[in-house]
Amino acid sequence: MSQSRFTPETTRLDDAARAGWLYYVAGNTQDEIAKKLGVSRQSAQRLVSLAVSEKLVKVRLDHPIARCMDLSGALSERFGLRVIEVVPSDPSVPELLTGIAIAAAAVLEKTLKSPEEKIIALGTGRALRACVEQLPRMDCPQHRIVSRLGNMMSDGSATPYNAVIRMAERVGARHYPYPLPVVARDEEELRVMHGQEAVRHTMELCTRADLTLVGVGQIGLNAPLRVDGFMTAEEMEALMAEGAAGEITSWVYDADGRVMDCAFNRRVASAPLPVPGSGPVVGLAVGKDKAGAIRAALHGRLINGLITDEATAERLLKQ
Amino acid sequence: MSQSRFTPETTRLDDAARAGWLYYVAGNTQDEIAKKLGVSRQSAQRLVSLAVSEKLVKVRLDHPIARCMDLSGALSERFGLRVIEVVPSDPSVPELLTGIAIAAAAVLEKTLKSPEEKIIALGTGRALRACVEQLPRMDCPQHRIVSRLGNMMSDGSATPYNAVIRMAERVGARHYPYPLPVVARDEEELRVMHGQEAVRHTMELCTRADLTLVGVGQIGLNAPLRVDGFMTAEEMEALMAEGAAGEITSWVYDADGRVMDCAFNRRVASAPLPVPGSGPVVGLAVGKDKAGAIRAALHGRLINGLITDEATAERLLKQ
DNA sequence: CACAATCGCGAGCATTTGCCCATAGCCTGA
DNA sequence: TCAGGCTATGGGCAAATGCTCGCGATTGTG
Repeated sequence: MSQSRFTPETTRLDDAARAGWLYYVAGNTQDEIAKKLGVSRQSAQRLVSLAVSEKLVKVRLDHPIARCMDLSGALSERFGLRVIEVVPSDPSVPELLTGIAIAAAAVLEKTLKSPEEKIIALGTGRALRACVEQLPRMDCPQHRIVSRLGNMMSDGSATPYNAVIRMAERVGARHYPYPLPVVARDEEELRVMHGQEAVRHTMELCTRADLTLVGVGQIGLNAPLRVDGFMTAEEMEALMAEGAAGEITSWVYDADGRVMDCAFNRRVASAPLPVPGSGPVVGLAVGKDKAGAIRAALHGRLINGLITDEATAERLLKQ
Repeated sequence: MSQSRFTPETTRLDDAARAGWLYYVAGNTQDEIAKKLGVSRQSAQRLVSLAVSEKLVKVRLDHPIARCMDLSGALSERFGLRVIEVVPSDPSVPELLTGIAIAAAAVLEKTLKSPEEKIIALGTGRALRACVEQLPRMDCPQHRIVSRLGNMMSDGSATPYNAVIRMAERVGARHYPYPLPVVARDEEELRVMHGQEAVRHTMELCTRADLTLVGVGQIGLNAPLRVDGFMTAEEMEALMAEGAAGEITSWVYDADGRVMDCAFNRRVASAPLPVPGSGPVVGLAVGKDKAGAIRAALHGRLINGLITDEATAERLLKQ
């Protein structure tokens, strides 16, 4: 049964998949798996945990937990949402992304299963990245996946949260990265960038997206924009003073969900936020700090769909 | 949306789902779950295992295991299949249905996700039943699910392997059970049965199915037909002597996959086997005993798709 | 109202699992 | 060819898990 294949990597993941299968699907103990694959118990354990850490095993929970359904209903009614998912929270790890990542992957999967061509536009960020990791491998050459913003720092280095490339390679779709930094150095540079044919085309695709999935960033000293180095602490403080409430694909908006007219936004290179009326625009966010940003975005109808967790949903509804 | 609250069953499953989520998705230990849900460690353990046994947690393995892919390719080429899935085997539990059930559920799900109306025709049997249990809850009122055969014994009692009703309630589709026994008492009774308007309509739906999923039964003393009491040991032996090789929705066929002209078949009430050219007809079967039956069915093109496991696939290819 | 059957609960214990560590094989580069 | 480092392996152990048993509560029944 245990065959030695040639490329060590493939064989190893193959064995990991097999071990994971025997463990999770067939319900063997690791001892039994070890015997069946002809390795030691410890190796079997390593294979199983490799299968988990490589995300070969995907766990999905199939029960409408009443509390989550109630919260979904309330949010949907209050903000008129086209897509809404509320997943359980783990009170001790309030920022856990796995849950919303799985839910978001399910939303993506639904669109990907369509036989007709669909355009899917993505933002960036940890949540988006986690979501893409939850997608199964598929073969969907009919779709196009397009990034709404660049993933470069202004010095040309890449941020690690690039979702588009990873997603495209997982599902086998054509993809359109956004070949620009996140923010331009100044308005002049931005004009030049936006003049490029490729950029225009990518932006145009974004406006036609059948599904848009974006992270929602808060404003503050722990904000992604600040932590990932797109903004200095001083700029951030200035924005806070001007009443900034949140940020989507780097576009900073106020508590009413209006994109602000500020120095920073004038340098943002991302595609303009989509107008309501086209495909669903789904925000992906959990966390205490993000409630204000999410509420503002919903309020201003910058997003018309939301994937979040119980704790955040409760916070959104409270006032 | 939230159905009858405060029924202990709902609450209990709800808690089980939550516990399962905290365990499998959030990665808590059962001790932590116990604290968070305010129950004892043992209760938490029970909730988690309830979530598993009630099939609330679905595990999916997302890696193309090389050996399975090789076998799929070989089978597909040899028999010209429209659908083929080979899942790993557990050598010590060769008849384990979970694996093919998951794979078959994925095939069904793909069809169910279509926004256009689809007709799905099902057989019966343990494998079909296990498959349906693996389906997630969905809301697909656009589809129709139709049974290709009755699930009644001739005395009117029901067999427990009814897949259609269960599936329809899980996915919220219209369904058409087959309101007849599996076999009629005699040809005259059969004529009367088939004269009924409802039966005609159901059979007509079967011929238009976009996807047909059936179990493949072997012939022999352990055959489903025999074990489930549709045939006496003597009838079975007579069929074996006449060269019967297998059975699909109770239609008995020979080693070349030709439906036999025999006394038993003249009493079978099931919808006639679909002709090639319409939607895929997928057989679902594992087990040493079934290899002959599967090979004959593939050979005679009674089915043009197959979901099986490694061990069975190997046996099918070994001349 | 009393009794019996059933169910859920927690204690205790055997099994299983995860992880650290020492070791042995293997590759790299001089 | 050999030293040095790196990775995979299996032993051992502590933590986590699953299971059985006896108890008490709850429900159904005569």
